[in-house]
Amino acid sequence: MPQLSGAGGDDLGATDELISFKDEGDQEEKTRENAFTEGDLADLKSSLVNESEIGQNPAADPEAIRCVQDAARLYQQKQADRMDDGIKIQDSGMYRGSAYPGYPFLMLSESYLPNTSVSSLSNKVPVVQPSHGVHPLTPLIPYSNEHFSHGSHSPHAPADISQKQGVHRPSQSPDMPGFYSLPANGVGQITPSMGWQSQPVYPLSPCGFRQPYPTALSAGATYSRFTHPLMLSPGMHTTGIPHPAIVPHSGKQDMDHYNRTMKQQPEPKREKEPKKPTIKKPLNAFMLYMKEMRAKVIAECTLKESAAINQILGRRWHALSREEQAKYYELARKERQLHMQLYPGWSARDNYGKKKRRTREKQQDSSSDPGSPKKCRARFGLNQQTDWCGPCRRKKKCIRYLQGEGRCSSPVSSDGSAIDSPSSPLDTRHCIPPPSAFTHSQFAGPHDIPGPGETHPFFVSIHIKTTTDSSELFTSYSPTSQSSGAAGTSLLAGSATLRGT
DNA sequence: GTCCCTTTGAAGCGG
DNA sequence: CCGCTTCAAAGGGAC
Repeated sequence: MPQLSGAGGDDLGATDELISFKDEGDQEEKTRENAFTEGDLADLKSSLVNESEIGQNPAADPEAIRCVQDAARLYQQKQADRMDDGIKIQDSGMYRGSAYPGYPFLMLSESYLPNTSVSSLSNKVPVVQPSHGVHPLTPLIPYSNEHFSHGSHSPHAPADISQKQGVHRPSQSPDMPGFYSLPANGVGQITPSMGWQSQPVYPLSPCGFRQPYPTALSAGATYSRFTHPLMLSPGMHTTGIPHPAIVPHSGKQDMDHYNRTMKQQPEPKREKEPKKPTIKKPLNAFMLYMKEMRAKVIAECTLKESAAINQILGRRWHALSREEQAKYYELARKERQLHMQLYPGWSARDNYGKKKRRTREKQQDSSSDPGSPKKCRARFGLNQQTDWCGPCRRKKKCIRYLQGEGRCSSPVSSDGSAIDSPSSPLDTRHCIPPPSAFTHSQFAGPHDIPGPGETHPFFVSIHIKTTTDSSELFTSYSPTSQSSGAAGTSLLAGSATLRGT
């Protein structure tokens, strides 16, 4: 895994890695992959997109089309999941050729492309949390360690507001340009650069993208998340800048964790007892990306459900170039670094239990849950130590298996040989039984189709039946090499005979 | 009002 | 070290 350049020596960013399957040289595969995924736009967009809101011909708007296609994929996936296997859905026109063969990889908007107005780090990445009225160049600006950085003072003691506002502190961390404003000691002042306030952060989209984010802080602005309850009004720090990592106590959250770093601090005298804050986890790269792009996707796709939006964003995330992702990884690394400096005693464990996740309960309920790789390997009689079960390679649950039988049918052993492997890459014995209308969208997720360079130590054939006739398309991934237990991936076949009507 | 969904990445924990 | 869990954001939807 390549490490980000410039991150050397920064152990905080040691875990920042670019996704392997973003390797170069994949455009051809991507294009081929997309060749059979785009024709469904016309039929599905109406069910997913309020065209009136798009307000223009989507064919002339790559952004809108990409969004529609994203949404179409989601729609198809959900539809297919709901369909009974025996039901055949007519998909006339579903696979007609597209005028956008590059989707999604070749249909990146200017936002994703280099050398554009929003491609540079200074222009794009910083707009990660403007919706909360924080620095549009970085969410880190609101971070302030003033409450714990003054000599012998308790590290979280509130500071004198009057002494902090508007004070320019030229000292900056060499690692954090401008807006990070950390002194060399690493625990210095975070001084917001005020120049950003007038910067238009979110350019209007071609489809009438509304401007959901304020471009300047206003006196009456409210900040739902970035608040510092120890001082000032909710949402405001001693500097008057909202704090990104601290949120007021919601009442339902367990605040015991917070005492570890904040309890001993004298409460500022206020008429009303301030709610204890929650120090949030620093956002990771993807979260930063989502924060920036969510509004854009919402505007383009006219979707509102975050779950669907997040799916789109997840795919777009994987469609980003290595360089584009690197920007967010780098920003996330800085965010973690600053967060650690500001809250040295904080641990992610502090927030455990706040979200009452019922995952464990769910797992207990489904005692036969085959979702874990261990269980899935056991199911197929694989060696727990050496064998992979492809779909379970996913970090979390074996969602492929959970979604239905047959999707864990092509495991391979650690030596790269498929267990009960097909005789040829196009052998469909192990093809996942196609549902009635098995579409590419079902396997278009980041965990389904590997990008170039991503190693998939399992064989999987994707059988896409496009029509009732013999128009079928096979795409096969097969391990081609074996190194350190991970098989290489190559697109062995990708062809389609598509009905033109 | 609370929780779920859905995504990726980071971190913590247990074996 | 590996696998698993939880949380981070977001907001509509379900209950």
